[in-house]
Amino acid sequence: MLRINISFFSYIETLANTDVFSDKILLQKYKPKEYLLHQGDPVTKVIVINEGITKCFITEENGKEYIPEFLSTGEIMGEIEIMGKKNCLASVEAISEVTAYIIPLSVFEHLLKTDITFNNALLEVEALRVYHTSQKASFQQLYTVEHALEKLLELQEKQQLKISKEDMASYLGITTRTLNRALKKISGEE
Amino acid sequence: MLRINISFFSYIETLANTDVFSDKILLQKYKPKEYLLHQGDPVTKVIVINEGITKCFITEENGKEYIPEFLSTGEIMGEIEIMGKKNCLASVEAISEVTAYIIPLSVFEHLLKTDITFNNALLEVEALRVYHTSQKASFQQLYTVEHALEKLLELQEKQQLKISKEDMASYLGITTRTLNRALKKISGEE
DNA sequence: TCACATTAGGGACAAATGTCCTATGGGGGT
DNA sequence: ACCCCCATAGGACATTTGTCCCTAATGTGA
Repeated sequence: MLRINISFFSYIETLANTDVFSDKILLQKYKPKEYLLHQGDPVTKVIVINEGITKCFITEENGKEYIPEFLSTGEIMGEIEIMGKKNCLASVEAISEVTAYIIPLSVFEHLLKTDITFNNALLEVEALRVYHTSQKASFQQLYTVEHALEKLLELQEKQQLKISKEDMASYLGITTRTLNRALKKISGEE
Repeated sequence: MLRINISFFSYIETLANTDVFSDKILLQKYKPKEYLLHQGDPVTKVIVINEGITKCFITEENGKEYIPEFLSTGEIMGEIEIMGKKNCLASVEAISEVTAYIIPLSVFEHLLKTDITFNNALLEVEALRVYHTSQKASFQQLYTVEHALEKLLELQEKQQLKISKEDMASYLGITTRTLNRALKKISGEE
C-alpha cells in the first residue's frame, strides 16, 4: 500500500550529506498534483523520496488506470528504467507536498559501478518490490473485491492514509461503482 | 510469460566453471512435477535454471492458484527470500525435464558482498522482474479476459510453449470455465 | 486391452462487475 | 453570495464471471 524504506532512506541521506555528493544530490520540492515522472518519457534522473506521499500509476491504452503502489520516504524511482534502458513504465504524481533527492544519471551509474554497499541496499529494495508486487497481483486475482477492500481499509487505517475513492478503485483495479457497492456491503455487515 | 535471461545465465555458467566455484555450484536434475521450491518453506539455497521449463505459482488460503510467470534458462529463484529474510513466497514446479545450478547460501552471500559484477547482473534481473510483474498486473486488471488471452496465445505461439488449460487459467487469474468461454469467443470471431 | 485417472468442454443458474446516467453536497474562485 | 467544478453515491440494465454440475476424450499403468 504505502511503501516506505527507512534503511534505504538513511543510506541516501547520509550519501547526500557527504562532501563528495552534497553538491550533486539535491533536494527538490513538488506540490500536490505535480508529476515526478511521466509515463513513456525517457528517464534522465533517479529520484528518492525524502518526505510526502505520491501515487505511482500506469495508464493503459484504453484510458484506465492501475496503481501498483503509493510511494513515500525512502522509495526510489526511475532506476528500473535506467538499468533496463526503457522508457518510463508509470507516472508518479505527488499527492501531498513532497520533497525528494534528485540523483543525476552519472552519479547513479557511478555508484552502481563502484559502491557495493549501494548495490546491496538497492538489491534489497528491488527484491522487496518483486515480493510485494507478486503478492498483490496474486491476492487481487484470487480473492473477492470485498476481501481485498477490507485489507486495503485496514492498511489505510494503520497508516493514517487518506486517499480518494477513485484512487482506491484504481489501486484495486476496479471501477468506483464496484467500490461503492463493496463499501456498502462491508458497512452493512457488522 | 516464459521468462529467460541469457546474460545472467552466461554469467552464472562462467562462474560455475571457474576453479574457485566449480566444486560449489553444482547441477541438479528435476523431473516433471518435481518441486524446486516449496511455498512457505525456509530457503536454503539459490537456484538458477540451466535448461527446462518451470512454473512459479502462489497458492492462496482459499486454495486458488496464481502463476506470476513461467521460468526457464537463466532465471534465478530463492534470492528474494534470502535477501528479505522471508520464507518462500511461491512454489516452483518443473513442467519439463529441468537442470539447474544450485548455489549454496554461503556462496551467494559471498558473491553479494564481494562481487560487484554479480551485483550489477542480479540488479538487472530484479529490475526486469519488477517491470514485468507490474506490467502484467496492470494489464490483467484493466483489460478484458479475451484481450489478455489473445496476448497469451500470441506469446505461447511465439515461444512454442504448450501448457495445460488449467495453468493458462491460473496465469490469467481466472477459472477454466471462463477460459473456455473466452477461447470459444476468440475462435468464433475470425 | 481394459480400468481408471486426468484433462478438456460446456449447460444452467447465481453472483459480481461494468456501463451509463442522474443527483447531491461541499469548496474554491470571482 | 453565487456559480461551477469535482468528488461522492447509487439506480437500472447488460455483460461477464464463478459455481456446480455432467460428459466426452485422452493417456497411463497393470
